[in-house]
Amino acid sequence: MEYDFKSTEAKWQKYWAENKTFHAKQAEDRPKYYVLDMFPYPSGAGLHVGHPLGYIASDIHARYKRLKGFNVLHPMGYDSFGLPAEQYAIQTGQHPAVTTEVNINRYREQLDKIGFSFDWSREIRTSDPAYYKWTQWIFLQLFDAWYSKDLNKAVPIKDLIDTFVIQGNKGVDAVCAEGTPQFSAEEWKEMSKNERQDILLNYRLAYLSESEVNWCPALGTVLANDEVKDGVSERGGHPVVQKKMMQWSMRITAYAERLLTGLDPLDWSDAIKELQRNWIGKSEGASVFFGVKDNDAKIEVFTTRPDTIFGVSFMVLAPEHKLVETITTAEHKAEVEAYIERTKKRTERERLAEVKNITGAFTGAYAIHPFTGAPVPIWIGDYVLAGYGTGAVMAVPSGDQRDWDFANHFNLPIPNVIEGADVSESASESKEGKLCNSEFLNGLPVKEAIKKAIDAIEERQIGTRKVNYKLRDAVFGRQRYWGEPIPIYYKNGIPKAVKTEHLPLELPEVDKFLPTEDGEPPLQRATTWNYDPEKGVVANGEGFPLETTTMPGWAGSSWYYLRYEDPNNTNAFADESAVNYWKNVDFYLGGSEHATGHLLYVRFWTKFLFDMGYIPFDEPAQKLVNQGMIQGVSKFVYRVEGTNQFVSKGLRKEYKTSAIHADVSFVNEHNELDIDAFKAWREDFKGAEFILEGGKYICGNEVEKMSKSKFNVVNPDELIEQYSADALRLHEMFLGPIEMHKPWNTQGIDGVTKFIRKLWRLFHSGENESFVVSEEAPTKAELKALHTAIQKVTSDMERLAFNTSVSNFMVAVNEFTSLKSNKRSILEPLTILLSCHAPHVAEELWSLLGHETSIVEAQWPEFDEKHLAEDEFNYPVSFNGKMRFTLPLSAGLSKDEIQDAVMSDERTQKYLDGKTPKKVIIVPKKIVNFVV
RNA sequence: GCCCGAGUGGUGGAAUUGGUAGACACGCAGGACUUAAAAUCCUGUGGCCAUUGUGGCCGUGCGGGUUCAAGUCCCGCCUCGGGUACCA
Repeated sequence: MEYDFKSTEAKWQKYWAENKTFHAKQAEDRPKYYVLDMFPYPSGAGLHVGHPLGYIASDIHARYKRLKGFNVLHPMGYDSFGLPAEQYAIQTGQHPAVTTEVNINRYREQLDKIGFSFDWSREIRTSDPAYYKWTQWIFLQLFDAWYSKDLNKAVPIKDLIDTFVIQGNKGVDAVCAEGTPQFSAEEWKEMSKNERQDILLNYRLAYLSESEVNWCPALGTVLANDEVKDGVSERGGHPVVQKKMMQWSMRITAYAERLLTGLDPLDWSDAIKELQRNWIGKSEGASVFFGVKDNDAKIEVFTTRPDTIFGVSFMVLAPEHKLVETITTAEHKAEVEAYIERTKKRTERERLAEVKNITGAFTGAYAIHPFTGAPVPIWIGDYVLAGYGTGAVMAVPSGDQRDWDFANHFNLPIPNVIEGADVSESASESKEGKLCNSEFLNGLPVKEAIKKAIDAIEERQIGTRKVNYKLRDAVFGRQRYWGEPIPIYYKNGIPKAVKTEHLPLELPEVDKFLPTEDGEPPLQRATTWNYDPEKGVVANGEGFPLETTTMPGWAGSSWYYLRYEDPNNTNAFADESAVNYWKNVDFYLGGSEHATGHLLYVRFWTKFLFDMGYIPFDEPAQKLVNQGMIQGVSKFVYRVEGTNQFVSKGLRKEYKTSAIHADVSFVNEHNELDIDAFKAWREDFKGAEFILEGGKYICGNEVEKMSKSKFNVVNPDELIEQYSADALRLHEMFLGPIEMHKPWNTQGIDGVTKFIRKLWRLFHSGENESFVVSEEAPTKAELKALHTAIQKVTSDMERLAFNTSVSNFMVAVNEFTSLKSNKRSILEPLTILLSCHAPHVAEELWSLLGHETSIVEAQWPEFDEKHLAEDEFNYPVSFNGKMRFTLPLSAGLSKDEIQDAVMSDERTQKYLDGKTPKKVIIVPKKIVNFVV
């Protein structure tokens, strides 16, 4: 009987669903193990073969852990708020909730066919009000919290208010906005309610402030830094400009140090940790104040090289720096203003594109060097960014290349401060060498000089030691419809929290999903978008206006792993017992593109919830694995320019051609084009003519990102239809190591398909291929093959080497086939070994073997070394490191015995050619090497 | 520029601690079975040279080095992929 995968796979998928095989329960008798995939955004295009790669790997791991006796939690859900659904809604008028529902159903259908062990009873959707109620609740916790540097944790805001009443903000060491004023208890008491709220906004972890944002006019929305690529929006590629706007932000910078140090113990790849470290961008140095000649203003700069302060020959302010206006002298005013105007017009994209183009303007003002008292000319230049550090630099052209370039361009002096450094052609950025021309720092090596310089700066009270982070607070508001409403209303312009009993604050209905005519967010269109603290949401005209921006995509995904632990709880984001039992994720798998976005935010929220005492751990995932991207192999046809003629690849050099993507489904494994299918594909190819080589049209190849627009998408459904889900699972794993990027190649899928058939035949060696299994005791050879497989596959599973485990299955099945092995004692453990990769066929075989319960209830087979014991070892014999022949010898021989045996072999004598070996290296059970 | 990763047959890849390079597959070639095809099975398959056979030389991006022994370790380059960027 041939293996009928279609009915078998459907049967077991139904069985798993009906028997709730994968429903996780809090069971204290087994250790818990939480396996999580980064949940998908359900796009309209459905899954392509790249998506399941990670899901298959994590599924194998989850199934393995289950067989090893763990109580496994392996959930799945959808990150269902997002821009594509909204864009589609804008174009078609369809409510995003409707298209999202359709897309989710399609995803679910596709996922179900692959046979995953997900606990679907825990499915979540970030756009479900029952879910985002808690996203909003966490937002309010952040709104009602501040960060105490003394306690190094987040604390409820009411503690801060209590302190203000007693002592004002003197002695309060908090992470707060720049320029927060000092006040006493008396002053606090005299403030109006509004003034107090304004002050508190400087401390809240979710706060409203005017900030420079990436405004995208085409999308009518603000984008986060990591959503802007090369000055255009990541999605859609629309231009982005800088604009000041009142925005909700998250004070993630409060957690910069903990986000950095917390990385060390995590079992994440070094690459990802390094990315996060660079993103956080800690630098240590000093903040120094420079006075301004004939002016009361002080210019604060941050420098990592305070030792080079005697090398300062000018200062540069960002054109946006607030002091520029006050210090510019009358005669330079026109020039400076013109320069500022010019900078404003340039988008970030242009500024990026013109790195080599050095520009700036002199303000006419001079700073006073804090040590020498010398006048230092103050310039403005757009290479200094307003948003980083203090927006001003003390320029040390001898020690910083950008300063050097600027000095060189404007003919400013370049004084050297490092002994022996040559600064005539470029700056000397090395931290080696000793200081010179630097008064009290002369003769000191750089590292010591830095210390001494900072001490001197602090002594003279012209600055302080300072740690600076590149990490910026995260903009949290979006001018969009399809996101979580921010649960805030405005009373006299002061933001106030919506009462938790009124959560979820549900998205209102709107007539259109576009911004309003005056550029207000789509929520402004709602007719019911006001709030009364007594009644909840009320019609416009009553109560107070609600916030109209919505949360960004990363809000819902910043805590979703916690919701899976108790997905239907209506009283809390998750019950205490659930978070205490399941804790954080043991194994998290997803793409490395989320390294600095999602993975930083989810760590931030986790630390915050930990600080507030809601969860007993402060990292979301102990182990993180990044799966590689599956690339598509695009196929090209070559059209002769100006004609409708297509020339085969080998002949294209003879013509002037342009390459055009052809759908991969028209091209076979020999790169031959199905001409009829191609002609029928598009109207303009109907009359196409073809110049063939050898009677065939050969296409070109290129590895590119798998994408609809490149016509190289391979759909998993079709492969499952043709080859089976088990074959797809095995094949995707067999392609290579999980973390590597690799081009998709359907050809090899025949190999794993044959393997499944071969496996099936091991169990069906009876007449007419009927099922037959022997109860006889296994032979030594069978046991050896079995235990070799157990040992190798177990190690593969532990190392997540799912590609080599597939090879090892093949080796085992090939071996048992040639041994004609059909013994239960062999086939049962083999079936268990395979069941994580190919669960459908394994379940079927398991039940044929007479088991009444699912194979997931089985135990992973134990490896026993005694079956591997070798009597002989086949020694490779090398001469000067070159392997010449092998010699089987008893495994128990001593070094001397081995040498004697090898020396007496006639081949040894041949290679020695009468010479006496200088040295003989013998490593028992490894190698014999003669040095001649 | 900087940071991370990778480079092995025609292809995907294997070699876990320095110890027989190319496991396992795909593809290809030849053969068996078949009226034929599919399916299945068998044989061969890194390159070059030699050959009845035994064999010889070269070979893991390139150039050096360490070592009895290097795909693996060290130094210097090249190429590709990913990330990131006027970050003071």
